[in-house]
Amino acid sequence: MTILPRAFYEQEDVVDLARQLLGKWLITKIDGTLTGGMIIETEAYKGAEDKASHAYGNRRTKRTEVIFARGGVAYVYLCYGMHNLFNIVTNKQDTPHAILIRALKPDLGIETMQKRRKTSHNLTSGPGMVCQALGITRKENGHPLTEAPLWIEERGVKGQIESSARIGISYAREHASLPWRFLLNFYE
DNA sequence: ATGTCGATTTGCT
DNA sequence: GCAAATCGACATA
Repeated sequence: MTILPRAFYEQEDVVDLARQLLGKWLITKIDGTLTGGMIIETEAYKGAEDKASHAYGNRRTKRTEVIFARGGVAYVYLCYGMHNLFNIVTNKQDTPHAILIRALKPDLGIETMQKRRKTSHNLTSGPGMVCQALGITRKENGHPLTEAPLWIEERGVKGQIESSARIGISYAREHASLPWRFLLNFYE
């Protein structure tokens, strides 16, 4: 298991990168406790040219600023007034591409994740749940993903990849049907 | 200053 | 299947 280097996130093709992230491990270490699991669902957001992206048309605001950073940092924002959503910023400085992590196969620190989620099932099967289970909040916005308390590891997992349209972005009109959501069918 | 709305989750019908 | 919960960002004035 090795922590993914900065260069991984600086690749130019955000859609392909969303595919590559499947099978990687998202991990947090908070108060000495490891929590996390394998990434099994992602969505690519292609910045300036993507109506579904917060950075569509290179829109720079206080919230979107971190998406314009050099690839390899976290973009965490509040959705529907109550859920933190975790994204990975990619590409070079000033190219605001990002990848939403929608689901994990939970593995590390199950008990802690159950406690945070206040349930023993469906621990990390949606973007809001992933953040709640791993303890990711807007405090982690801008955090480099190459170091604690929040990072991503390669563990050599392979599987079959499936793609479909992105979720919850009907407002993005013609961009809503692009097959930029990816799911991993893995083998135990 | 004010109004609209969201990259969701949950629980109830 | 449907709607409430809940608040900050953003747009408009």
